[in-house]
Amino acid sequence: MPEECRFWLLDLNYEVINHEPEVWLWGITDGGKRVLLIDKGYLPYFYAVLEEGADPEAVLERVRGLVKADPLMRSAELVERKYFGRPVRAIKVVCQDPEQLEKQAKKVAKVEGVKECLEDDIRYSMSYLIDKGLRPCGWHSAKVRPLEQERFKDVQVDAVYEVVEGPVTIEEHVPPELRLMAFYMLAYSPKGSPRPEKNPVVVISVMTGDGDLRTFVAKEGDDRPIIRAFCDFIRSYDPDVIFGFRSNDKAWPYLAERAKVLGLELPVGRTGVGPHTSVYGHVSITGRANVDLYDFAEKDLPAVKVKTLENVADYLGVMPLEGREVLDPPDVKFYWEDKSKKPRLVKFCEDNARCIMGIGRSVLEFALQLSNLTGIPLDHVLTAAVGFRVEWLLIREARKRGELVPKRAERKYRPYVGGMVLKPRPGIHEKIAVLDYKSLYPSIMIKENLSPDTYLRPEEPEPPEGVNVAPEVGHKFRREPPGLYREVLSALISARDEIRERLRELEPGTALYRLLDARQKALKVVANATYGYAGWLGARWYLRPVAESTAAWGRYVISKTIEMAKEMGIELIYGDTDSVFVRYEPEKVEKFLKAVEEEFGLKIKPDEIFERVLFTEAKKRYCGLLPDGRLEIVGLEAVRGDWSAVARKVQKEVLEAVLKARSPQEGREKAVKIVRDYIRKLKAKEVPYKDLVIWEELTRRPEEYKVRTAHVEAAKIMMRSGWDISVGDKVGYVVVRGSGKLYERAMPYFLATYDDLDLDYYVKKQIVPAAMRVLKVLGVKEEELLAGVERKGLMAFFS
DNA sequence: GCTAAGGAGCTACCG
DNA sequence: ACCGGTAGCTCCTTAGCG
Repeated sequence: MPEECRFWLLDLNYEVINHEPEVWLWGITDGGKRVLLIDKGYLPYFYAVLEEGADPEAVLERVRGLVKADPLMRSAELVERKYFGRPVRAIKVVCQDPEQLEKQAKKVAKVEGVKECLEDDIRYSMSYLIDKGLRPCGWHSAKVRPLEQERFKDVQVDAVYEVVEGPVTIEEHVPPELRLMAFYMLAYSPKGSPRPEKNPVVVISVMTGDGDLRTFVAKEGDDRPIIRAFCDFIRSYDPDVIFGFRSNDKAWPYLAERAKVLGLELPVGRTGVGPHTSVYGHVSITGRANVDLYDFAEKDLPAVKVKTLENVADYLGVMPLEGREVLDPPDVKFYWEDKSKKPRLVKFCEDNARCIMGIGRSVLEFALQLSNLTGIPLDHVLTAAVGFRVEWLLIREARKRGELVPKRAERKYRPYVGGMVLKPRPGIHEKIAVLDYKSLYPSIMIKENLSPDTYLRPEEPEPPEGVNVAPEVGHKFRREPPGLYREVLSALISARDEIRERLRELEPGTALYRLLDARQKALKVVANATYGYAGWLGARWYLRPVAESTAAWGRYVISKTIEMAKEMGIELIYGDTDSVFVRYEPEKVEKFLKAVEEEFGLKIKPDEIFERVLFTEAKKRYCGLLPDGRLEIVGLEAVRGDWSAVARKVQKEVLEAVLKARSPQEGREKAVKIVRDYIRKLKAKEVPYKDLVIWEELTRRPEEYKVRTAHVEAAKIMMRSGWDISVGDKVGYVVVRGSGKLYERAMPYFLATYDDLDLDYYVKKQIVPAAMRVLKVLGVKEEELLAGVERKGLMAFFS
């Protein structure tokens, strides 16, 4: 008798046994049991699109010939589908072995009368989820039958079932209690970065969701026992989620390679297998969700500029930077070799495991929601590039409406014009309202039905339902039926609006509030990425006219908005893409907002009302003072990661002084004093060394650069002394004394000392320019900042 | 051969 | 492996000079 199994989907994979596919669903039941459901009832397939004018029956016969000849092809039937919104006839070819699908599609594509094959490039397990309507991190129910076979006896679950019917989705959003685990590891090398071929792992710390901290320390550099103990611990604690930080590209690969060298297994998966690399470069651990929180930091935490574990933990309030000892790469060696310092090394590792657990806790809700929304499994939803988050949602919608999924293609880059940016009025302005169009681009795409499947090529006749014509660029889009983008975007936006409505009635901090808040954030992230997706060359549904028209309509709306403001006598200070900065006169602005909404049918609202705003001559850079006294700094050096902390701090303090002062003179005087004081402190070496480090990203391999620059030279020095640094890493360097170009004086920060520094560089090229950016507006001259400092500084230097 | 100007290369930001 | 628009730094080439 089949029984019912209700489960929450944590992870999935597939196995092919004698060319028979099985989908393995790893779940947690409402009773808290870990279960594995095996579904043998789903076959992979692809479509062969027919050439126009081909005789469907004849082509079908030819394809069936191939099917008959290949025991791994099951059936072929004629179907009606759509492709870019246009009806097409296709043959759905059902096969057996997912691994053979692309090969088989290639063969079928050569059949006379077949134009191309589609959807053979959709991963089998994803195809399964979509066709069954299942979502990771969601509840489902299936009719199942227990499976008690020899091959499952070592699988670490409470029960293994075979799916008899279903699964189907259950409308329930509260996740089960998940067993969480975080880990961090350190390896020892006498010189430079550790290499798994020769250098041992020396400390591994593990923190569980229950608050247990376990640390494994190698004795005499023999890491066999601790790697075993680590695996044993994972098997005994049996976590559902394993958090790490750079675990995808660092920790797991190191452990895996190290285990191989030592002839060890790394049986951390629920089937006893080791970690393995999978799509988007994430590491997969069968039956569990391996989550690398660095991926989250990279994509979803723009506020953290240098995404080290300690910075992310500090930013999220998990563990303040102040008061903790953070080790630089070379410290590991010295601390490990020095008996008296070893406890601090262990503490560092433990702190890191604790940080990772803390970050994991604050990120988990969002990750679960993003996974559930996009349909991408939890273990790689944070790893997948933003574009893929949109794409999987589109693929789901496409399948729902019989729209075939295009293949990725090589395309030529052709730029198009984007958003409109106004020149600001330089100076300090009082009482400025920032009026923002609410999700302008998504709203335009919905309103004008901009979508790859509604686009009408110039030579095509206009349909009876009419078209929307984009201003300036002239692209046409059918008014009906609703396009793919419209459907997906309006679902996202209305879901988000509903959730936000519900949130207003809820107590912040409650479990439901946090869940809904995470959901609404996930919805926002995906909606906001859709325009970018449309213009992305790598997108399956890339269509330049869609992106180009969206931007054109955006420019149209904003320029009309500006015109209207002018007509209504509203003073305009600045504007960028979807916002205008205007003098805040409540009645006028109120009237204006109403008029604008009426004109375009788009929602616009005052986002912020600044007491004061400072603009320089430059676009995209300003600082506003909010009523509660906080500063909103935009674009200026103070918010850029490639300036030293000392420059950023000086600029922040200068802005604060200037914007909060009772009079310009007062602000000016205070600010000048602040700058001089910083310069004095720097010359007296009272500014922390770390505040003088400049971080820049290595965006390509050093030899690929066309010019020599400081951070690349610093990276080369690191490499020469054995330190690993790879594309995408941030290089932290300081500028040391000496002659010649800047790039000749850049040193990795951990290979120099305070005494090596060129303090003059930090004064003239960091502190002064950052301060002057702001103070120039007030007519301050550079000499004022340097006046007196030189001598005083020198005296301090010699005394 | 030297130098100032302007373009190229580069990073990181804004929305 | 998301878009275009933008600022501002350093490097590097080169026109113009002597």
